[in-house]
Amino acid sequence: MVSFYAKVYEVVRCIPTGKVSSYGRIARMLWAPQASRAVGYALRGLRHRIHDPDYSDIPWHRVVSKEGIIRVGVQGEEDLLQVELLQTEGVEVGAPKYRVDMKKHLWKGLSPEEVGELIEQLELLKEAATDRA
DNA sequence: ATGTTGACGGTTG
DNA sequence: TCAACCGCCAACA
Repeated sequence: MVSFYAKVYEVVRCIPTGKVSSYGRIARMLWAPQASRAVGYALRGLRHRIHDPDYSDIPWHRVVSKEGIIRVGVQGEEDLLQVELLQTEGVEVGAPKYRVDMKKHLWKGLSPEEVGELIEQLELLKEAATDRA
């Protein structure tokens, strides 16, 4: 089985520049409507892997809360990296609550069929990898 | 097997 | 709008 995190990463890769999605929407696309929290957990480590070719192409910063609020200040100290990355892409972020206008930037998302194809490709890749081993 | 850990989300006051 | 509370879930030890 392909891990839940791997599926999350594939969907996030599909978010176009200038658009954002939410943890809950990603979870629903993956037929796990209650797993929004797990989606966030899957994404949290990516910011430290910008030099890892396997993960550096995942636009983790394009995922925010349902209301468009960006989480800054992990571990006490304020971290505005996500805000800066979004602004670079032309997404305006309101202060002081660091909020994105979801009316304007929300990504439509993938259809169930598209998600199905995505997962299928992942399964094939994994199969090929295990065969090689 | 079991408990812990949260980039969440819905509800309530 | 805001915050406190609570239920969920996948990964990891």
